[in-house]
Amino acid sequence: MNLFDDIRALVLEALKDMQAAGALPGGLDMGAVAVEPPRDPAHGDMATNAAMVLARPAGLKPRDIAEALAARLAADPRITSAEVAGPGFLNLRLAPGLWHEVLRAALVQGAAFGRSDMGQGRRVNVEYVSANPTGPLHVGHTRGAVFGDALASLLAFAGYDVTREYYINDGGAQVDVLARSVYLRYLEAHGREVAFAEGTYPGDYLIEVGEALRDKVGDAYLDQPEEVWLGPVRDFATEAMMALIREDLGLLGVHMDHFFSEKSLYGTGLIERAIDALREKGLIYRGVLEPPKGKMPEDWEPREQTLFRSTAHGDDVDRPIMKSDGSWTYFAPDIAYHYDKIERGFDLLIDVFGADHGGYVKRMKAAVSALSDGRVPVDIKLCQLVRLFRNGAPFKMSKRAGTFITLRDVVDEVGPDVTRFVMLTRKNDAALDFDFDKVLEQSRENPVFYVQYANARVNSVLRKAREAGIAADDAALAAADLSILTHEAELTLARKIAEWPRQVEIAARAHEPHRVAFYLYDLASELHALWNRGHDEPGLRFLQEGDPATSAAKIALARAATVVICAGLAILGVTPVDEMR
RNA sequence: GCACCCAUAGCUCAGCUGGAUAGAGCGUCGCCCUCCGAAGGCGAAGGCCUCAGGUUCGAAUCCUGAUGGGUGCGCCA
Repeated sequence: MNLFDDIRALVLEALKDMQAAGALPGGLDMGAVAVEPPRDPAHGDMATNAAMVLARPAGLKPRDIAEALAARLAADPRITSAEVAGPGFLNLRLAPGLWHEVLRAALVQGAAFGRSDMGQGRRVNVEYVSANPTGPLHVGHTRGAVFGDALASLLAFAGYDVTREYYINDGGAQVDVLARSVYLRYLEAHGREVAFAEGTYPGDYLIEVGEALRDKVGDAYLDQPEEVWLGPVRDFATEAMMALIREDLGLLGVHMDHFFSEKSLYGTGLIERAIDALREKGLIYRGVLEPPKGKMPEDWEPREQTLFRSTAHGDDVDRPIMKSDGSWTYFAPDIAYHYDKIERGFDLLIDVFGADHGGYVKRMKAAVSALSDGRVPVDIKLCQLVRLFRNGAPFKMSKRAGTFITLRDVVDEVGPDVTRFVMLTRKNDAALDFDFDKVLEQSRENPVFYVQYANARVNSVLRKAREAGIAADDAALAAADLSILTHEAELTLARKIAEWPRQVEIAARAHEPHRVAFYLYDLASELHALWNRGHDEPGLRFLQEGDPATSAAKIALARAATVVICAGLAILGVTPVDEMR
């Protein structure tokens, strides 16, 4: 249940009554009428801006509308007070019973509490990671992986039909480089001396791939020209790299629904078909691009190319889709890939890119806009850099110095849960500082710990309750008489819990999973605050010795908080811990 | 030169897509553990939301411009 929606419906009903009674003109757009928690809790439980947004179209004074609305709302048993404030806000106080209903709903619905039908089952494709299959995933990929995965979960929770997808860049020159590098390792596995020239991948992770290749084909490729082995070695190596990447993702708990191969677009007419679709719209032409001003490439010379008129869809310059030698640029298969997504019937596309792909956003949006005639929105989320720290001191990654940090390094050291949570404690378009020591600290400044600790504390209460003979399963707690929860400190926590369904929608609408992480921290804060007050005021402790009825109600409140914490952590892909060690 | 992102307390960052007196953690200062829930708690100080205009009942939020920082800019993906 979403209490804010319920109250908004109540407000809209009252407004409609006012229209029927002639107190408000008809035909008003109610879309801007919002019901929100007031910034200052002293103002009440909820506030609506209805009078202010309707004043102008209705040709009335905000305060007059607010007064009339207040009078009607105050008549409802759910509203205990309705006061006009400031420029025309209407502050509402709700009957305590409503908060109790929210707690009960959380206990009854469990992990489903807060689910929304906002997405209406619309199909959304979330493409993320999509790292080149040339090596293990590093920290930058890790952030994209966590972000995309949490966003996908968030949208699913908000009622979308979500597909998680990975685009394998296995069609370009970089996989030839990979193949040659693996070939060198293959020679090495046969005891040959090799040198890794400029433009090959010297990473150790290819040693075993070379050995595996030797085990598979024996000496068949020794002293053979490239034409013989390049194709098969490329396939073999790409497959090995994708296996490695899947394994890396698995360490983080990331599982894709679909891997889409760039290579599958070549030689199948799919690229040509996508380009033809653009050509039919008059968006493909031969032309010469201007050199970028102020940063002239040294070897620049004017050259006629096949171009996509992306400027017709908001880009700054038209983009080449074909190289001067007649082969496709990387952009062409990407267009075809997105065309494929459109044809698969998705209502919304989301691409998660690294910050270094920022310059790619406009042309991709232009392509999708052109191919779908503007019908399919595409949101491209850029994840900014991750800066690594140890003991507060930054350190640079360097392949040569052996300080290159992979996803596996991070997960091995701090675990998947901490990795995921920390990566989501910053919005995607801000740089993220990741300190290996701080993320493991057990203190209030570490949100991971703080949230987990809240859950652990409640679990400890539940254990003690059971020892004391109190039925503490969710069903029993939901059946408890919650009306004794009237203390302001308790209602404050209940209010925070009631915000969950609303926060889900806000985060899902903005495509911003970090909001969930911040909300969970706030929620944990409220729980800890109540717990701490119990230190000085025994009446606020969850367990009331010799009073099972009161205990059950208070435990129900605490448990409802962790129901939400667990639901939120599930969206972030973090496993709740029941006990701190 | 152009495009995109960022700019909020001393520091690190939130800020519900335009709402009321802008919040949190850290740091600082002041109180609180013989014991009953302290891997802490309570409270205080701390702000020209980078700057200048504009939009309107109302702007940290939207628009324009400026300044400072980051990223990228045809035949790499």
